[in-house]
Amino acid sequence: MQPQYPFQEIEHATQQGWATKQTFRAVADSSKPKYYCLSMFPYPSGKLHMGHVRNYTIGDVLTRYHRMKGYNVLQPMGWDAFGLPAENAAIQNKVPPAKWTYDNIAYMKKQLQSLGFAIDWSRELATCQPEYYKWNQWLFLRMLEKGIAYKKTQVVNWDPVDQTVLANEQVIDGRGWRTGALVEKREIPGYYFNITGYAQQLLDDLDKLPGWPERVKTMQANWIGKSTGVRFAFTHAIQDASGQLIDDGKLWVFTTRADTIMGVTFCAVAAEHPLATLAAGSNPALSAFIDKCKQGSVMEADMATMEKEGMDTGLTVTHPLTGEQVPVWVGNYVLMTYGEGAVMAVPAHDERDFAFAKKYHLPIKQSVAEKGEGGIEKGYAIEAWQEWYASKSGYCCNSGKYDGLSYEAAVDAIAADLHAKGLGDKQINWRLRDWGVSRQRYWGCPIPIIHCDSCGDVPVPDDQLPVKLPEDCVPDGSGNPLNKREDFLNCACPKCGAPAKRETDTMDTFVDSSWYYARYATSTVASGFNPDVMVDAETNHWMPVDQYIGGIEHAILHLLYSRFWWKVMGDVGLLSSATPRFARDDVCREPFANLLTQGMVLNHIFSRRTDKGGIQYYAPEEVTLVHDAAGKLTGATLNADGLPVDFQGMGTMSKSKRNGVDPQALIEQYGADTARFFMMFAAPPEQTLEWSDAGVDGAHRFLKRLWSFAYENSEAIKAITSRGPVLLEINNLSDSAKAALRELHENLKQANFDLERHQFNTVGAACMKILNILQRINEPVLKSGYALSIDISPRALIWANGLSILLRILSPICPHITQALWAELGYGDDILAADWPQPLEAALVQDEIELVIQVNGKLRGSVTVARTLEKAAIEALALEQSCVQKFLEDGASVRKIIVVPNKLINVVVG
RNA sequence: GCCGGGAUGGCGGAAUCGGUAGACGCAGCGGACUCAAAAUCCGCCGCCGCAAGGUGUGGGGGUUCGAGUCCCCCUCCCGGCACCA
Repeated sequence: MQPQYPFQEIEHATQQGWATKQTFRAVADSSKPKYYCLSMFPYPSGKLHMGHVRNYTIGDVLTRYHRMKGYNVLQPMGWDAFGLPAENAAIQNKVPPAKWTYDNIAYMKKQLQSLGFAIDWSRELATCQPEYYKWNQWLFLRMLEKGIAYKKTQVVNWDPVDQTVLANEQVIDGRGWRTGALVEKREIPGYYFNITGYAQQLLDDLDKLPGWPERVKTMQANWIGKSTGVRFAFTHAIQDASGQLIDDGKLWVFTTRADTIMGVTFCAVAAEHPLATLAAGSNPALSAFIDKCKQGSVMEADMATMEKEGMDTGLTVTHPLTGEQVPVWVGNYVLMTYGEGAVMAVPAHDERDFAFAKKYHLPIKQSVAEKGEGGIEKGYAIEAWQEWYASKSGYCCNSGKYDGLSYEAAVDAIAADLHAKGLGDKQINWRLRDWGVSRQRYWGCPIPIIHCDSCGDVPVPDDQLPVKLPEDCVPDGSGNPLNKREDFLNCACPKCGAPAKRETDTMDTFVDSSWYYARYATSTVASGFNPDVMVDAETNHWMPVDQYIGGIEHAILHLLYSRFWWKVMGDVGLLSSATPRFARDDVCREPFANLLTQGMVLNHIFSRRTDKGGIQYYAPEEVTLVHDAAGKLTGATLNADGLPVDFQGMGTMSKSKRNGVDPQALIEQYGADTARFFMMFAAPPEQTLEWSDAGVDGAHRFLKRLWSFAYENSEAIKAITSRGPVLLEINNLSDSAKAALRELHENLKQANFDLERHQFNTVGAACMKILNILQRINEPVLKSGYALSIDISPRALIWANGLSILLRILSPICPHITQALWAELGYGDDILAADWPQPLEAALVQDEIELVIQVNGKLRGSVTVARTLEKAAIEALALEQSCVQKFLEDGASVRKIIVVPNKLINVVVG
């Protein structure tokens, strides 16, 4: 054994040992409870960053902990390999996305392996492999057959200069990131998944997930957003150029506030609405306004924060209940693709409509009143918006026959009247929209459709799957290179055999990540996963995932899409045919039983605007920070030119913002165990973490201290471990030794509690405390007059016991050093095979307890009493204390004494 | 803007059910060892104060014998907002 902590040597040797013995190969074993632990797979961006280290260490700690507790564990890993950054890299470096991606995977895999994760690498997958995405295509076709997938128009960001569709990320202040051109909203056809058809299930099943954080379930429920409202029509006789009634003379709208219908003073329609198009034909100003509305991004955050603008069409429609003529406006905040593309406006009771009406001097008509203090009706003034104007707790006013009705009663009555006229009905509305999956990009899974002039859109037959993506294209920013690939494009129509063209859109990468967890669990053959089916009986053994771990940023989209996809897999019969368990009604059809949402690892973001209006990001190590007088960070200068850069605040580590911190230097300088310990010790897993390497030294120092302690006492400890189990005779221990042993086991108890609640930072603290205790133990540890019958150091008995606990509870976090010491000190060959330690109840018993004394809730002293002392005696004892008597001198009397058992006494005087 | 979360010493954080605020570390300061440095070890360390004591968990209010913890209002920060993944 070496005196210095040889981390490189032991980490290499330990990892070698695991690889040779295939220690982490997951083999289904029904004799044990199974534990499928899954961390969200990474996008292969190039290098790992600290967020990955955090995520995967959390997963590894849980995997190893459960393995030692006797579970049959599976921890796989793979690559979310399709996506935009590969295309961006291609534009920049002229490297094909496939090569870039596979190179990154190779490098990042090495990094992951050097961290010593207990991963079954035989189940590795990458979503860009045809063997994987074949099943995306296969299920897409099943969804098409069942009507779950369908085609309609979508709105995209269009760069008029590059003639290409932009991702939201590529739109900066309404302009294209490369060209600086004003982005336009453009309508193009695309495929959708009918996730709204599953909205009720997705909402209901949240209740079947007790192992999910409440906040994630709340976010999902709000996102799904079930509301009951009324869909109704304003009537009109407006005709298009050919004399046809537009939309059969009905302007449909949806509202959750039908009770305010008598307060409608105008309607607003989207720029693309037929009524807007018609009015623009004879109104150049309106036509120009509509063109302006079509500029800007399609992001909801932009829509919500932009200035609300509108213009009168000059058209009017008829209010279905009052018969009044209501003007129709075009509003830049109304989107054609959401709802009906038109809304009723009630400025008196909707904040957005109120602001709009004030701006354009439209009438504001109060139709709901509310009573305030003393039952007096609150006054309505149009000067300024008041919070209560939008309240649903009032009653109708200025609404004719509906006056006095509550929200619910008014909605019911109004819906009934609209129904009677054939102009409307109650309708359940979801905030959730159908999932648009078409992407006009190259580096993704091809959508398996063939376009034939005579047969239309024809699905690719199953036996022609997968539709393989050519891997040698190099995107240049001017659209999808597949459109220029004749060998990909040209094919025969599967129906009529005539020459036809392949669909060149690829799937949203959220499709890839919606089922990878199931593929990992599928049985493997020598060449990889079962090539004949999407999932099979082995999936039945491992699913659902027992613990899913990933960033909180995935709380809504990825998790919702995965839940949806898993339900669809069930509904197309995949799970019930392959896996009888899922055919049962009592099985919760949810893919992730327990969810741990890891907090983001943040770092500084620095950027500069480019001359074309784009953004260039700079890594934190490329800049020098500038602080104001108070020490607050205000900006930075670029080291290369000394000129200022913008400080954009703290944000998630990402390749695109260039603020990721590569763990490589840390691993090389301190070792994997230090990196892992440091990340776990820094904060509890769910908490956001601002990156700082302050404290790495402390983590490393602890491991060095552990190693030296073991080295210095190895002979004494081996003398004990070589004898097999030796009983600790607690009654023979000296008081100080007994106290040390008690502290030891209290820390073990706390560590077990903390592991169960996933608070790994305090598990690390417990390990440090245990080492501190062991180092503090001094002779004598036996009561005077007692001796051990065997020839060993009595002190070493406690060391051996304490160290065996410390090594085991530390091993999930630091698996290398603990394995090395476990074997070296003679505890056993493999720490993973050791039993998980449990505290010794006898060691925890405490005869005397310190009680805190408070006077009026303030700490004034303490007394030490026998654990069994009666409450009355405790009260009497407390009153005797000088720290209490002091407060009774001026004739004040004791009003109350509160005794909290084993904790404190509060004497209330006055 | 909307939805969700967060704020505790110079820093990361602890405090499990409303009961001793600051565990365990980092940084800092003092000391030992050393020719010296590193490493290591020992001690101190919220703020004000010589002390007694006072004060203190983003800010303001409330409930309670007692509030970091519960309630109301506000500020700032982070995540998401459907084509970043």
